[in-house]
Amino acid sequence: MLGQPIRNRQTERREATRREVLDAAWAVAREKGLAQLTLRDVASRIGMQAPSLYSYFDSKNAIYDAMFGQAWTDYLALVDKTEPTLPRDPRAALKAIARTFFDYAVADLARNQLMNLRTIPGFEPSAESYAPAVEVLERGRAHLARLGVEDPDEFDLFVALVGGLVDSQQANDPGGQRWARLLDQAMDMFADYVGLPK
Amino acid sequence: MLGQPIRNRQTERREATRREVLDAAWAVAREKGLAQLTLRDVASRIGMQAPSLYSYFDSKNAIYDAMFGQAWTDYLALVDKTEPTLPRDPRAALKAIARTFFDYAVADLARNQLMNLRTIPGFEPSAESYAPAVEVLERGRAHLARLGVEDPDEFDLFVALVGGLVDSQQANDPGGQRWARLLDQAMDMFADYVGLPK
DNA sequence: GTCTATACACCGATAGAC
DNA sequence: GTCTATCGGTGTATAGAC
Repeated sequence: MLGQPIRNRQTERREATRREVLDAAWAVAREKGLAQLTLRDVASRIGMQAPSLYSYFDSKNAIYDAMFGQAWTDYLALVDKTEPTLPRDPRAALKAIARTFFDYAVADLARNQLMNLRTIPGFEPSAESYAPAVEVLERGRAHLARLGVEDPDEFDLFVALVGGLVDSQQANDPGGQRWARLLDQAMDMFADYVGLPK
Repeated sequence: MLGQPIRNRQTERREATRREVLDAAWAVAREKGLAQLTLRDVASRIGMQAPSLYSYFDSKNAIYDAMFGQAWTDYLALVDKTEPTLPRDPRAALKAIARTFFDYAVADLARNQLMNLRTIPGFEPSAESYAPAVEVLERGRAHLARLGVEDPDEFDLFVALVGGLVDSQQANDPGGQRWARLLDQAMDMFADYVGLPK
């Protein structure tokens, strides 16, 4: 994909500043909302003028793109960490997978908007930033197959079900538990339907 | 709520122009996207200057608000029309209700974004525009109760399930059938879980 | 009452000096 | 690499013509 990473003081300084910009962008997004993020806010937070950001990112959407990739990469790391600890029982494993995703999504409204909703007008993730999202989905598909859910339609249904619970929770009861409470029931419903053992 | 409606040539002319503005707004939203709607675009489409719109709406968000109310009122009318034609069989009725909502949501991307997603930064529907949405939900709750689904948790699950299918369809396969195909299966899964007769 | 003309403050983005 | 200055475009407000 990318060539050999160049390691020297210049590129390291540059990467450090890029991270600084992204950290500031996340902070602004969480405080004011993802769509209310402005380059002037991000820049001023790290003592820069807005146009200076263009030395590190090609556009505002490039910043969103990097945030998108970062969020999915972080979640992929979380999946890596939790996958070995999943219960052996298929139903329990299914619930744990769904809960991990649900909690991650609900924990940060701005992040979830970026990752899972198409809420930023004109923003489409680049192939590079989309890669970890695809990888997460592929891991999920493979894992559910190992649990006995092999039909692609059933996996699509699983995705829609968990996503619907997340969206309902965020949209209709932010900060509450109204749909979070229903996640295990929903997983039992799904497990019954696909014929997982009780 | 509102006082006696005043009927005279002036207010009728005014209402007609308000409708003209809204029609133009819908057209722009469908062509360029909901968030890309600009007052200048809306105005020029009906031969006005942008500031003239303020004679009819207090702000851009007031236009969104009127569109929101209009969309839910239209859907409520559709529910009114289709409710008497629903099958007697609970499962078939459940599928028909879900299908009506799904098709309406998927038919118009911009409209669905406005009705069901929180995609416009800073827009919150007014109580007046929200009323038909509440009424639709209440109708659904009552109807499902008549079918035998009386637990509020189960209704919340139903809402999340149908909503998740809509969102997955729009986000991951716009214009396609990948999740639309799964709607009946999903309803069977739900019906099994809540114990509707086969 | 209705619409035009004009203006303001803010946005993302670019050009060019240093 | 960072700055200042500036551009075109946005929502919004208001003065004033008709």
